[in-house]
Amino acid sequence: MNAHPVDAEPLLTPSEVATLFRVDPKTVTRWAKAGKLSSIRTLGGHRRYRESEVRELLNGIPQQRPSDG
Amino acid sequence: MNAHPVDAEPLLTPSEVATLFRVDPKTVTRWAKAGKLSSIRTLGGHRRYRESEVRELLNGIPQQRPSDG
DNA sequence: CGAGAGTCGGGTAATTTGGGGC
DNA sequence: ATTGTCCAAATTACCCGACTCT
Repeated sequence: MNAHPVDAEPLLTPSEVATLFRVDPKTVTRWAKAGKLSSIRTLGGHRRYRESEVRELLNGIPQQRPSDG
Repeated sequence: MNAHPVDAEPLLTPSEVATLFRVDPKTVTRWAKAGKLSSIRTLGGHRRYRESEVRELLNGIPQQRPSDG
């Protein structure tokens, strides 16, 4: 039962981010610890990552245009 | 389980690509530097290659090969 | 509460990086 | 011009036990 129209940003789990980068979930944790990636923590201490943040990192630059010189 | 619909592209490690081409990982890195192969970098600086990209190169270019000569 | 999967944290081996020389 | 190999440093992957999440 979760239906609250609040500004909830799409979050990803360490495993999800790890799959996107083809690395281990542990490595993603290292990035968060290194401050290379923004991390949101659950009340239990687990980390969660912003999908938009990861997307930008994957592409290097989010604003990529096809007709860009 | 997590239910996060994220479309992740199959990525390969330098070692995997090197094995497919029967060359050294170092050589694969040279190809990436030469722009002959697209590369995605992890936050740590390591490179990841697209499986589809490598497959195309291995097959010559086409993505599918219904018949082999 | 009970059960399964995922994540955390620490430590060590393997892999990858970048440059130089043949 | 391209590939394989050497050196040192950095990053990543795997192992174990305990906790958290659904």
